[in-house]
Amino acid sequence: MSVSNEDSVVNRFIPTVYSGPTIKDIETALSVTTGAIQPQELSPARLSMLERGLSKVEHKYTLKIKSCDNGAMADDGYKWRKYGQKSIKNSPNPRSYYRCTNPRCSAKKQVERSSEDPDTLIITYEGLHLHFAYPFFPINNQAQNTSPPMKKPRNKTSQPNAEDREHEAQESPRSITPDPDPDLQPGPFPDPHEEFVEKEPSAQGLLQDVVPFMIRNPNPSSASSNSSCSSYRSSPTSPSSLSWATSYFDVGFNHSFG
DNA sequence: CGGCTTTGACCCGCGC
DNA sequence: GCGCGGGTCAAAGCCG
Repeated sequence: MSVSNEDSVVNRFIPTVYSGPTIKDIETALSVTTGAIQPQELSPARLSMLERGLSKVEHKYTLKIKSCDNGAMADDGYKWRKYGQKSIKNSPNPRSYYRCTNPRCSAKKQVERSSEDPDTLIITYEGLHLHFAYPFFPINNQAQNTSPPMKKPRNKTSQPNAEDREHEAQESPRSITPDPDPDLQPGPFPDPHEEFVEKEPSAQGLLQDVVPFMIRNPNPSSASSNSSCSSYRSSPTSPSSLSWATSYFDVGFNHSFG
C-alpha cells in the first residue's frame, strides 16, 4: 500500500464530505492549537472553531462550551456510558467520566464544569475513534511513533489482551485496516458519500461527538438560555450534518496521526 | 427484566 | 517511602 495511493483515496473522500480544507489545511489548523501558526492564517470557520474553546493538549482535546445542561448526555446525540465520577481537588465541581458505548471504541471523555463559569462545561475528549475514517487518511511517518501514553489496563483482569487490542485499533495506524467492520474497508470507494452517511448510525460516539456540539452552538453565550440544549441532538446523521465534517476531521486526524 | 446511572472502593502513578 | 490525586472497576439502585 503506497502512500500515494492512500493519498488519492483521501483526496477523493475529503471533497465528498466537505469542500474546502485539505489534509494539509487540517494539519495546519491543528498546529495552531498548539501555537505553531498564527491565527490569521486560518480560515474563518476554523478560527471560529478555535475561538469556541477547542484546544489540543497532548492527545486530548479539550472543549470549553456553554451549556444549560449538565453535559452528561446532551452533548452530541451519541451514546456515552458514564463509568465514573470524581470530585476534583481545587474544584467545586465533580468530573464525570464517560466511555463510548460502541464496544469497538476506546474513546473516552471527561466532563466537568468550569469553576470560573458555572455555565461552561469543560469536555476533554481522549482516544477519539475514527476507525471508519482511518482508511481514508494517509499514514504519515510521524504517525508511526506517536502512540499516545495510554495506560496499560490492569493485567489482573481475566481479559489481558482484549482491551489492549482495542486500544491498538484506536491508536495505532496499523489498525487502519484491521478494523472489524467490513464496510469500512479501504481502497476503491464505490460511493464514499453515501457510505459515509449510512454508516454513521452504527458508528456511535465518533468524533462527531465533538463537532456537532461546536457547530450547533454557534453562540455559546446564548446557549445557556434554553433553545440550543437539545437541538444538536436532532440528527447528526443527516446529510446536512456533513457540514461539520470539516471540524470533525480537524480533531480526529491529528489525534490519530499526530 | 434489562439496561443505564450512580456511587464508593480500589489501584496506580507521580511528587515530595 | 509516604501521601495525594486521578482513573477505573464493580455492585446497587432506579427507570423504562
